[in-house]
Amino acid sequence: MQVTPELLSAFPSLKPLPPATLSRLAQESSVRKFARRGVVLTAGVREEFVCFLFEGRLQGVDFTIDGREVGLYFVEPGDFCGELGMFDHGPQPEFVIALTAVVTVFVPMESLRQVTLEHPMLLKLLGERLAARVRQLTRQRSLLGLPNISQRVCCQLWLLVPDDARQNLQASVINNPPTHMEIAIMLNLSRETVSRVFQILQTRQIVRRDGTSLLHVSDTAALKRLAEGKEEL
Amino acid sequence: MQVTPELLSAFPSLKPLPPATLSRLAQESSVRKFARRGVVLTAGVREEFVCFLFEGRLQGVDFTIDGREVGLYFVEPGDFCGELGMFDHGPQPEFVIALTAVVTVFVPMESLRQVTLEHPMLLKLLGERLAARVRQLTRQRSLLGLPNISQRVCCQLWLLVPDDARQNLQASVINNPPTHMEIAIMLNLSRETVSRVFQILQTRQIVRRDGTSLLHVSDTAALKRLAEGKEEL
DNA sequence: CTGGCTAAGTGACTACAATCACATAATAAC
DNA sequence: GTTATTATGTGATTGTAGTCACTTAGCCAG
Repeated sequence: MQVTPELLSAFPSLKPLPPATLSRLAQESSVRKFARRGVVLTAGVREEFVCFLFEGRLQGVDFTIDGREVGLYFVEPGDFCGELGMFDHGPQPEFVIALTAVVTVFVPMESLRQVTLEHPMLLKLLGERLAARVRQLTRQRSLLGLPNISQRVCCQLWLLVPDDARQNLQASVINNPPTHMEIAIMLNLSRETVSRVFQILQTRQIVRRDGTSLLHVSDTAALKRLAEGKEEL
Repeated sequence: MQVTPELLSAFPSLKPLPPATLSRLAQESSVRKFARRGVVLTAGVREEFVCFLFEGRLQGVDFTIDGREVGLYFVEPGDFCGELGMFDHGPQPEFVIALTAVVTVFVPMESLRQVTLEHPMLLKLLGERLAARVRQLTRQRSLLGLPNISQRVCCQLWLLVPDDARQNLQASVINNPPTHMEIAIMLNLSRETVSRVFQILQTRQIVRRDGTSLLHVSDTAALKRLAEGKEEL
């Protein structure tokens, strides 16, 4: 499907580029839609595209030697993934799966590399992005160190709360929340355990489900306290 | 202490730089030695140096909210750490601790940034290095997904085996191996559990201790099979 | 509206690693 | 050489999350 420069400029990382560059990139890019569960990027393959997420939620997943699924990170709209090859021409290290129906824009790596030559700014941006990824992986790893299981779940949930609500501790909504299973593999837990934690959070009226696509966070302050371990579940 | 250009060229990442550049960098750099347990980089601080490791072994560590220690990665001689700020000017995300007495070279970030302007090659190299770090963090995360504890320990041990021995499955030696505790925090295990796994590995004559500073890997093939889950301990 | 399917809730049971509490060994410090 | 300190080894006990085996709910397609 055709990509317009306007679509590309919806992404914070591309927005600063001049219109001419955006037009050129747009011509070489394509919109790709995936159904829930669709494989967006394949591990071990030299994917020659960077995948920008327009709508929906993605999850980076890997598999252990014995076939167990491991959740690595979530990708939110406006962000991108699969950019590692931009730096080292290596293969994509992990799978990226669509958690919901998604709309993505695939931009060829080679075109992006061309653009970085003309616009070092983009290179800088990519570097910052990669640094952010390292910081996020590090944070996620620390999370796994928590011996208290409910705290782990609450921390993960906390990371899914929109920024503004995190600031003001207002009630908020998480759109298309991951399933219990998807959370479980991120946290090295079983699906049942995550389910039991949610059960407690719901009876305590800290969160409330509203269909599959909405999770209301009613008591943001309580969630924060639980995430920080200041309160036990 | 004074740094010579020769010392700097011992690092694969700096070796390709022209002698004049190396001399300039050498003048601005300093050798710093740390005792075992010394704090090489501090979390949360904007460290204005990239730390190149000449001798010994470092460990990146973080702490969970409840104070539990979490091991993130090991740094081997020839490699460097603390480079994240080069990309985003952000604070150092984790502590870096000396596992043995170490000799490091601290190169000011600002000098390195200057060099990247003249030598895009270095920029490319730094990018590749950061990408490698992401790959390593990802691999380490997958490791934690392993439900079998001894496999986890064997995998980690396998990563410490020198490259050439990994290829040829020859007997080899791990210098200054991490303590059981240091391995434990990398793998989300208790010290005792690691100790028990080592006990089995030793009675099976797969590894052999030789003082504090040497760990002989006698049966590399068996270690590999255990790491891959092809054999149970 | 009715299957078919995926997600989520729940009890019972169990395995297994954490914890505790030491003993012992190996280094480092004096 | 002797003491202090840190690393390691080991048994006993316990808590807790995983697993199994279902049930129930929610969603979508026809």
